[in-house]
Amino acid sequence: MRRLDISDPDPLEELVGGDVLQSAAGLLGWTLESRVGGRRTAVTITEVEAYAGSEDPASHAYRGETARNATMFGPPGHLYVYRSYGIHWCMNVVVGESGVAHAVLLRGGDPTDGIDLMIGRRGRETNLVDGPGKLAQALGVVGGHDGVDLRSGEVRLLPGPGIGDRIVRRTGRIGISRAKDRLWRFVAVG
DNA sequence: TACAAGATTGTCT
DNA sequence: GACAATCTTGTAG
Repeated sequence: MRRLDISDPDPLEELVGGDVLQSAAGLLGWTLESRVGGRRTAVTITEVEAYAGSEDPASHAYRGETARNATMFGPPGHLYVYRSYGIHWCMNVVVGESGVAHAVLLRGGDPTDGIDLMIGRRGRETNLVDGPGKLAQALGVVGGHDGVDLRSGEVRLLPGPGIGDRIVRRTGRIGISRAKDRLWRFVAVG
């Protein structure tokens, strides 16, 4: 007799299915892989921030759904890409249940693959992925990647090497003016 | 219709 | 440490 195989659940499903703070902390140490243009680049995620939709004055989704943030209101496990300051692209992982618009901003990582390609895209050899706009640029992520499925799309999340013996530091979020008191930024340091 | 602010970054002083 | 680049969104008139 056959049964549905649930003994090996999708680890991404588990990661993005629950609380936004747990998802944010849990994303540290995962591998973010891009195959834009048929060439592979990858980083290990080391810095993220949580944004909690309608409960969070600092979230793009605080005032409800718009054309820009529609992806956040969709199912978890997808990529929300937005334009920052009219210049840069930034990436979020949609988490939680559909409709709640919870998301985790990917702010930085450690380059692991395709470093030469990242250098080419960034036009410099240092500070390749130490900021949300830089991370998107290094991986070749643009507005057209808004909404891609992180299990099967050009950009994917894979269980990574983890953060080793580094410590997770919790701080206030960067660059916002509202809800600064929430310690929703998670960084792997050490 | 106009305008200010924004989940940023690179350059210049 | 200060500031320009650049455009979408929200709010005011």
